[in-house]
Amino acid sequence: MFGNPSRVLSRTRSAVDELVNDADFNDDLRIPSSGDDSSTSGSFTGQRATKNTEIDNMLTEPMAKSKSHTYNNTFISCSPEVDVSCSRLDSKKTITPGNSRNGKEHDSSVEHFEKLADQGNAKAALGLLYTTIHGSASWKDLDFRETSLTHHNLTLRACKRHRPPYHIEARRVLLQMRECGPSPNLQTYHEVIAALARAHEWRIAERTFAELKRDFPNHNPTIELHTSLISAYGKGGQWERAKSTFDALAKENVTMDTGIYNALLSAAVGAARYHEASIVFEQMPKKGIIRNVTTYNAILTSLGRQRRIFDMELVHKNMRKSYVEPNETTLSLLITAHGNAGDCYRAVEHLEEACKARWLKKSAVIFNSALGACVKSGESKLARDVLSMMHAEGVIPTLVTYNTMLMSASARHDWNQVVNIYLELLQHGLTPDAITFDCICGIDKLQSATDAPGRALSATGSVPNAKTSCIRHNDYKSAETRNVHDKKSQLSVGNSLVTDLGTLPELLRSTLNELDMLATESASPQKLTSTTCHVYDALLRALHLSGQAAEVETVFKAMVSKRVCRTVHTYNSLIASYEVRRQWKQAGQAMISMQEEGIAPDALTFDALINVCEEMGQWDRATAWLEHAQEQGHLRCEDELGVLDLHRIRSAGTAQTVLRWWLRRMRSRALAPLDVRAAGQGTRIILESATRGATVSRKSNNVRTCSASLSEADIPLQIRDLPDQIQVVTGWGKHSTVFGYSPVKERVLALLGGLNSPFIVPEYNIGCVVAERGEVRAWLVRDELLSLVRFLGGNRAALRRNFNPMGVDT
DNA sequence: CTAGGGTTAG
Repeated sequence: MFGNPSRVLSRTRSAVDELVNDADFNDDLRIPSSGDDSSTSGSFTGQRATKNTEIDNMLTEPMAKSKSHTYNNTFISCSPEVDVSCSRLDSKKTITPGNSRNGKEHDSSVEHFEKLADQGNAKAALGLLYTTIHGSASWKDLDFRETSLTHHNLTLRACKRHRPPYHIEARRVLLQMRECGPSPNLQTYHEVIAALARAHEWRIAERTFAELKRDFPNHNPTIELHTSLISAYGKGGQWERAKSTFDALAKENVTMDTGIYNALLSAAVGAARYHEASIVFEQMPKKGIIRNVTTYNAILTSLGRQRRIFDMELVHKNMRKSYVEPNETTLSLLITAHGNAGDCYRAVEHLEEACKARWLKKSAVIFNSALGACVKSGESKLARDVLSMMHAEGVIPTLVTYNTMLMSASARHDWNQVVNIYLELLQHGLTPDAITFDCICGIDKLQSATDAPGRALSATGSVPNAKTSCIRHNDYKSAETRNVHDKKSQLSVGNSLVTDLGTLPELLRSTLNELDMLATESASPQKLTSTTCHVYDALLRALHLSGQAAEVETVFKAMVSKRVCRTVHTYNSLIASYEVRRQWKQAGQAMISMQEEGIAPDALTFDALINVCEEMGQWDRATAWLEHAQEQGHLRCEDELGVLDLHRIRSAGTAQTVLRWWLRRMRSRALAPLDVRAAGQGTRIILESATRGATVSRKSNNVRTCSASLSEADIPLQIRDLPDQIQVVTGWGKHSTVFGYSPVKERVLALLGGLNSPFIVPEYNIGCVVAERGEVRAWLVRDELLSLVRFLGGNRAALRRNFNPMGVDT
């Protein structure tokens, strides 16, 4: 269905025709990027510890002093005006009930909100909510207030149904309601907690739950509310919290249902506690709880992660015996599992079975699963069959479908086909994502598996200390690499890999030429620009990966002069090319330019920039960019107090910056008890009230979790005590290009070792380092005093070396 | 209310 490779040009033409004819092309509704919602999301770890009152404000203030410009038309950014209306209503004299609005009007507005809530149209609902509030002068009208509450709750439901980042808005609406009315009820809280759960924001969900208990002390939250809380914990990987919430409820003799068991089950699966997952699954029938499709899907996910394909088939049979009908998810799970096990034929059998079942709703997902299975096994013929089945069922290919196809073509080094598929993707109005560019240039896992041992040798040969593993010159033309050139498609260069992409760059260049010619002929050339832009992005990525860093900059400049629009991918390639060339100044300048253009940087952008700054000895700059990134919700590695997770950090330099940032904060925390005693007042009040709250709740309810969640939520993160064990998660290095070697892990071990830290690699998990709280505190405080002595002694170099014993400029 | 898979990378 993707046509044949020789028709690149004609395909381009047809793509162009479609663009010109279709006015709606690429005019998709773009959701505001999650990069802007930082001020209220996450664990606030990015915020500097200043005054405690400020910290508290960050958590409770309804109006974020945010620079959020993406929400321009929504309720929230208009909230200052709402505020005005609130204060106005206070000074207003009572309006006689009934004379302001009639019932009919209320009903129709509620209907409108209901519709938006069902559609999950959060933006429209928020806008409507704002106009409704703003237009009303009848806040003392009881009837209206009641309706307004309904409006608010329905808006929150819209936020919940919509994908994140609208959970931020939900939380803000709640805070707004508390301040200006209408007063939130149980349902309000439920909607907000559910929205936060969906967004994996367990910490804010927990806090909201605590607030609910505070606001409704005589009301026991429903089982559904607890289910939402457990779900939030589960999605945040907080198994222990999920479990104790569940156990606490069980102790109170509350009747449990399938829903809460399912939430608990998926919390176990999400936290990779597979043993606990099977215990929960086994317990359900014993406790008289009925298993449904969701239950089975959860346990299948668990088995799938454990690569237990045989057990999965068994569970599948059992569920049929129990008359639980599988759904699309069930079959997708099975198909993917067979794909991972290398049995794409069995995968396709399941797909055929699904197609036979007429009643079963089939989306692109199930076909994508089967397609992925075929591509993993290198069965392109079978992959084509899957595509025909998809077509026959009338299912439209998605971006994932195209990404998978691209993977398959690039694995075969069929660059013509790669360009073909890419153009078709663009022709269908899809916007490529970061994965697309990886798939375009992606190197086949099958082949790399065969020459991995050779690469591993060349990479581990370089000693991973700061001096040798910092970015080197691009010496990929060296004799050593040329000799092995025909054997490998990927070559190790310093610590970056150069990929042989064959004719791909040239093909992309000639495609650009064709597009350029078409643009001059076309009546409306601007419609071509998005296609042109994406092809440029692909070219930049290909150039970067094939080691042509200088060419990346040249092509980027061409884009600017030709006024081709840029994307985050454009700048990611550009900054990555500066990273390779060790040009931290240019990288920083590129970051500034993209922000001026209104393009939100992502984690990859920040990682590349921070890495090059750190490795070039620009530590203050690296730290400043890190804090900048964290303000925007990226590179937040401390999701739990005392646990630093470097899992998702790509480069060693960035890991070093994060580690230093974390140790500095830890050090000020280690010194915190002194501060609390000295600076008293505000801090002391917070602490005292939190402790009181904890004791009260402990008395009224001897369940440990509730008191824990209350007191923890009420003490700002910055002055809470550290846990018994401090941990840095370094990851296993499993997914590193070279098996068993992780630059991040090596760097962390070298740094902590060089600093004489008490951290050690425990036997039970080689993917982390741990130390006792007391030892860490002693180490950090001792270090603090030593630095002070050195500082007073005028030893500037020593002070600067603090936490960076092996940095490049020592 | 609860489940939500699949593609890349790490």
